[in-house]
Amino acid sequence: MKSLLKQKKISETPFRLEVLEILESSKSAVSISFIEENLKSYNRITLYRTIKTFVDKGIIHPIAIAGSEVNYGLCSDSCEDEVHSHNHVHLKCNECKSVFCIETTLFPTIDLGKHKIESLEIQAKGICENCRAS
Amino acid sequence: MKSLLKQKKISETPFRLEVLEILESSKSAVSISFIEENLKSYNRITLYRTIKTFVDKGIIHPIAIAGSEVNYGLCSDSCEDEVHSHNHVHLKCNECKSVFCIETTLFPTIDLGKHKIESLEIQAKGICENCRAS
DNA sequence: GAATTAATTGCAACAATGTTGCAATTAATA
DNA sequence: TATTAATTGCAACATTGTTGCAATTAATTC
Repeated sequence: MKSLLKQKKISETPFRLEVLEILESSKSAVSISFIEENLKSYNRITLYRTIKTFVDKGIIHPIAIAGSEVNYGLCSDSCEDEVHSHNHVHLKCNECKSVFCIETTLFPTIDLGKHKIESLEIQAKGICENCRAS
Repeated sequence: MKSLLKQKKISETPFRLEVLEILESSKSAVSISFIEENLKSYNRITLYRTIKTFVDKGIIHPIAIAGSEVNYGLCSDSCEDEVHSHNHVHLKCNECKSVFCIETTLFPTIDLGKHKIESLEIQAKGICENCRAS
């Protein structure tokens, strides 16, 4: 079983593995500043380049929500290089502020008349499972 | 009939009126850089403050789409101060790169299990009516 | 309509975020 | 293990967004 980085045909470096580790161990999507805070030794420039490479290779995808930093979540298998497929919902919790990628089986279709739709992304705001329980 | 700015209880200044004019004359949502380019005399600092005021007062709402600048669109009547209601779709045209707010009558509901949803926003990418026609 | 009050503007200075060229280093390949 | 190709990190810069404060302008009161 090849490692994710080798699968994606990019060099396996300690820095990239550490970033990946942070992404994998977080249940929610994470911001660049979160990654910075959790890196042992961090270099801003290398981090920006790492994020860019990961996005380009389909390892992570950016989630933009107005008023929040951009967050990055690991892509599911359906994402290929540079073509991110997003048949899931992004939920931002109004309480803990975390952003989650949630798979849904039933993805709605909408009609925009004469406009042609090529992809859809749903952004929800609300209270996440965790925060509701506590 | 009170002007929009007076309705929203903020001072009517030439600068604000000019920004409003740009927003109203554009069919799509616009970015800060677009506004800058179209202002006769522009001051970055004042523009940032104007945008912030307009968002806070429910005159415009920000639209964040990953990989694009944030765009601002005029709010419909359903937006109140600081509480933007978004039962419309944001469409980014892959060709002309414009971002449109489109009202839809049929707004879908989705089920996120144990997560509680408080608001939904749909972001579509595709080809807008104009670009399809030409 | 002039005087007062309150809000807005713009400068200077700064803070945060993101980018590029290039030499040194490290990983992959032969 | 030697070679090649990719990655890293420094220095320097570019862009984007923010804050305090004095001057100006708009709204309000008389």
